[in-house]
Amino acid sequence: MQPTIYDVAKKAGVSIATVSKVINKNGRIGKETRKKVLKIMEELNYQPSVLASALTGKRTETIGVLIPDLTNPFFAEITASMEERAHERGFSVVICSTNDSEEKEAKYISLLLRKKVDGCILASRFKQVGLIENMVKQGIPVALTSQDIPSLNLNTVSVDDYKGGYKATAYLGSLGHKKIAMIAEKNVRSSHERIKGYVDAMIEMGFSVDDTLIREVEPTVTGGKQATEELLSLKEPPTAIFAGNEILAIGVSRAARSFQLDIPNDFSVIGFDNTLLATICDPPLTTIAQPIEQIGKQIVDILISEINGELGNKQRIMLPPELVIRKSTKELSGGKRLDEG
Amino acid sequence: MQPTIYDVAKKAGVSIATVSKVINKNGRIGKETRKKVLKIMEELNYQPSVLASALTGKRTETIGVLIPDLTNPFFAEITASMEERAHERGFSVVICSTNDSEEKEAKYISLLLRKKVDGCILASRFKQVGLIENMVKQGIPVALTSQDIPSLNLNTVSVDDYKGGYKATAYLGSLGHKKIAMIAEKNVRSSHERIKGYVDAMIEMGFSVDDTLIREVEPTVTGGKQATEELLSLKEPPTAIFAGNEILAIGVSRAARSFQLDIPNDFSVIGFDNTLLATICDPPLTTIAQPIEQIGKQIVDILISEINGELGNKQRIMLPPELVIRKSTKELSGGKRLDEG
DNA sequence: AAGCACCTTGAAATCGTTTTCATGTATGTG
DNA sequence: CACATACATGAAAACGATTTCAAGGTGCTT
Repeated sequence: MQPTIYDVAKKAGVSIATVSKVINKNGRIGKETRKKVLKIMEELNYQPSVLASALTGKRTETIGVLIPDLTNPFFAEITASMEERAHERGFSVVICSTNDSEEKEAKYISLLLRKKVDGCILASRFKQVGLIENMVKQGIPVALTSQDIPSLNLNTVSVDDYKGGYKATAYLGSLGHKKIAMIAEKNVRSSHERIKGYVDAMIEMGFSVDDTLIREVEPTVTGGKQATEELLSLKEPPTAIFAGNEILAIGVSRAARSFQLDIPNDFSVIGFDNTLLATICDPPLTTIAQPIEQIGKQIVDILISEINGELGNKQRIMLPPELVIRKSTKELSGGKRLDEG
Repeated sequence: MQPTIYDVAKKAGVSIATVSKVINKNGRIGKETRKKVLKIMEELNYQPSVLASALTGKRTETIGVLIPDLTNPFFAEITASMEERAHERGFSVVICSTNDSEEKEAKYISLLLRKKVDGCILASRFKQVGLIENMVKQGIPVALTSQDIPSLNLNTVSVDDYKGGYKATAYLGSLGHKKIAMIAEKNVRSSHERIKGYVDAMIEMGFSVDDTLIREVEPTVTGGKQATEELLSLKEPPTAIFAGNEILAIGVSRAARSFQLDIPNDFSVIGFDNTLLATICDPPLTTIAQPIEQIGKQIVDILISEINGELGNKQRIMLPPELVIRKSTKELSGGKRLDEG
């Protein structure tokens, strides 16, 4: 087995208290003693047990991260960013994929409490507000990302979804599109904000907001594809679609292709997130970029600040989304479609 | 703070030993007492501390997973599968992204030891064999996936890379391609196996194996693109490329497009892995599929068996790859290119 | 030489569990 | 009724650290 503090103490001929002080650089320890202890620790390749140390009231140096689904590139990328930052700051990350199941949310929260994580990051789509309140009551720091729960006073870092929705729609409008549809993810707060941005932009540009042009679906390629097929089958189909994320946008592309529509010449699509997918699909997606890496780093930093008790007030940070123009959007030309002037 | 076993014991009017026995269902406890203790635990919402429990010799119920890069869909998908299975079996997962840095490998291994994880899964590309030997010596179970280190006697689950390479190449051959190139990831064992499979298939089909047709590059889109551009600039360029993974394959597509070659009509590409990317890029990739989900589940199961001491001999499992035909490969037609008969 | 302050060190309590072993009580037997 | 036998329970040690506080040693002052 691994050596313990007792092994070090014995071999160095000192007490475990002394060794502990050397490890933690506190208390006053003579130069000679310190040197000797350090040497022995080196020799034995001694690694203090985080368990024992945490039991006495210190950190576990672990944070829990709850995300809906790691196979979604958006969450994979944000998780990667959080993981990197956490390790830079001396914390490890326990990943829990909830798959949007409320049962799992509850199970994982309880698991993380039993493991005494120092704090938790809840990424988008967390459903049970009561569970969060519970953690907060127990005094464990919680931070939210990509979702804001206004009723709770929590540290939050997210992108400005409203503005993103607005920007996407306004951009399509600026290209001459008037009949613009939106396909959004179902039952997600951030999605609602994006829709609001879409609606406001439409109104501001003087276009009619037609409920049949707003679809809320499961966030899958098929979901996006089916919704698009329905939209394209309308009497007056849209000339552009704003997809609430890139998985959906890919579904849109698929559907357009099956309708023999060329993107971007016959039809425009804009996505949201700017993950690997946007660059990889064909044509590369014009999209509203979230500063994914920055979100991940910042949420970790804030959580750790709170863990350290350095934070006075809760922070709610909203980062600006950015339009990234690629090849899936184009000016509306009178082309294949008939449009009212 | 959270209630401890002492709180439960006091409120139930019993000793902590009794409570402990109720929790762990061992020892003999009277029916009445058990019921009372359970009720109190419920009332206080008591959750035993994994820390304290682990300190006495029990599990931490945690396994460490080292992967190179979470933003790579292959690793994201395999991690998701491992995470899911681990949780099903009562273990949490600590993710460590090494980014192929030897320094990080060492740092994370030491970190995981300090945290007393019950076992470790090392995914592909782990470089420092010495570190692994060290863990094994310390008695902590280690399992490898997507890489086999023959010199070490370890539990391993991976795909048969040789066979995959062979299949990919043979399939291209069966389509009439003779000048087939391969672009592989640099410095990775599994990559070497795929190359061997490629070489053997070429020889078996009676084609010349030309070293200039085999490229080893960084596993990035750019890496794949540049290599392809070089290959396409040869006097006698290949008519098909076998890409060692899908990121590379996407690079190949990009390069082909920039050479005005239509895939699959003018040029065929086959990938390896069968991640989300293969279905999402354009055209959808013909690829050699790894049973990613199965690999993830199986490696976790094996590791847990070893943790439980249920495993007699180490297991080396090699799963068969499968050809998935999509739209990026096609029979060689005399078309745009000149080919020797 | 005694008194004092200042360092350095270690003994012991603590954290929240598990586990062993002894003790106490109820039951059954002759 | 005395005694063996189960069974239920709890006291205490152990796990590997941290932390407090008392004690011992050193050198300085007077």
